[in-house]
Amino acid sequence: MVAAQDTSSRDEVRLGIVAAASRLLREEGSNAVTTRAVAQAAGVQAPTIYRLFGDKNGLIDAVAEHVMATYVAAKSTVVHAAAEGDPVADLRFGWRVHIEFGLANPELYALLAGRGAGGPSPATAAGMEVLRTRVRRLAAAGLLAVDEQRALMMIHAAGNGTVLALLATPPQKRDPGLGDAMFDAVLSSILASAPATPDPTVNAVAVTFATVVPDLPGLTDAERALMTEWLHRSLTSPHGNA
Amino acid sequence: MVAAQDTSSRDEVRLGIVAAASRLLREEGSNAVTTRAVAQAAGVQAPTIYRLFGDKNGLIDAVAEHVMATYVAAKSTVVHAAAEGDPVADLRFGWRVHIEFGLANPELYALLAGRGAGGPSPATAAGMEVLRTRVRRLAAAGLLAVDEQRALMMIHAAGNGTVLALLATPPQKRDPGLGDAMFDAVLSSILASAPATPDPTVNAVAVTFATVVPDLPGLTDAERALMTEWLHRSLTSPHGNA
DNA sequence: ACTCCCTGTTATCGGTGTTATCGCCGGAAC
DNA sequence: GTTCCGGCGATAACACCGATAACAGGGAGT
Repeated sequence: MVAAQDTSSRDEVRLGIVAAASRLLREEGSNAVTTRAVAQAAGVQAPTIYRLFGDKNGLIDAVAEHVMATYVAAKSTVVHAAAEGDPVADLRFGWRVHIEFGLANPELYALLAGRGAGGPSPATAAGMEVLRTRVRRLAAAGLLAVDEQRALMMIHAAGNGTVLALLATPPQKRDPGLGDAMFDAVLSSILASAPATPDPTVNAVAVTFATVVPDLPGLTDAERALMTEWLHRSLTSPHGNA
Repeated sequence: MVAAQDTSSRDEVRLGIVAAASRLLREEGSNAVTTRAVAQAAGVQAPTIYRLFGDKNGLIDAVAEHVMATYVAAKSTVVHAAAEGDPVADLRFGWRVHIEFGLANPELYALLAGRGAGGPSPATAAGMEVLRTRVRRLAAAGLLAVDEQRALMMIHAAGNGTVLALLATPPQKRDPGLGDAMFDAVLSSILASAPATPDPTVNAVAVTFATVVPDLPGLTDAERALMTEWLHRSLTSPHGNA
């Protein structure tokens, strides 16, 4: 057993491997993350990875934990004041951080979400755990209208699906309000007191009208296109209520 | 060029390969679906797969289309009466079929959902298309309170996330009501309480829309004014009736 | 000094997606 | 009828990949 330089050297090379792997994953895609490429990028031999992480799964688990930890650290230092707000605001904050993280690390998120079997990754389990505590606070405050477990699963499913849907869309065509819309949808079905959904008649009329714009007579194609664009912008505007 | 037996033989061996691959995928897991294993199971040589499908991605695309087609065929023959119900019931029916399909084909679903890049598979695109038509019917009936595109994405994200959340849970611990709860959550955020326009003709919708143009958010006054002017012109155009 | 245990290094195994190459056969064209 | 050619079956091969065995060296602990 080494005494003084042990942890230093071990953790140093370990962190180097994780950093190299995460950089490779972010810049070259998930297909480029191979044991040989990571070993070469980190300046170590291939079997070292197996000595330190046991498995390639262990490697990507370590990468996920590292990237996620640095991300939430950067986020929490900026806005750590939100730690002791009301439970609903905390939940919304966590939701937004989750979606931002997914959009900021597409390959890693796809890698974690695409795990068919073998259980969730440690990083995913950790995320679920912090979500569980937030939902528990909601339940303790008497704000939940449904089972705590169901609320947890609904938020998780909605968040995961939202990130995947956004990632599957080209960045220019993404709906910036989709995340908040999904959160409001789940929240209003979860919470006991409905947060006063705005009067939807104006939006409903606009949406219905959008479907008949192509059939409007007496307009040029350019006018119809412009009208459709304006309608879309108005309906997806963050102030989408009166 | 072969004339008579061409399509017969080609499609026969093609279907055999697809059937073998789908059986292998369902019974042995996605890791067992390898070109050599599929070729041996189908009684053909490995390069035949590349001659018929071009790529392994092409193979799994064909498998997805085949499995999905047989599934929806089996479902639609049993309950094809639901084809011409009200739009909301149709949407709910499609939602349930989607979730049932995902739970009935876990490996295939994980394979399709786990695609990070390269765009969605043809089968996924087809599913999105049928969902789009259903959402469009909702919008045309004046039942949507949000943008049609946003409604589409919300339903898609919620459905995908729900299936993935259920698949990640051991079958004994799954919440049987999660699917319906998620659907109700999204639906109540999507739907307008009552049809916005009782008369679905183009002119009626346009007239109703003209009354709410001043309340549209996210637009400039000039855009609102131009829209009002175009509406007036369209409604007074000689072709203004259908 | 001796013995471990860890590390670095090389070589290797089994497997995967993919492609090249070589006969071969059967319809097409003259 | 003969020749040609395009696709097909089959084998082998290529370039990787994850994972591991085997062995040399060197510092730590006794």
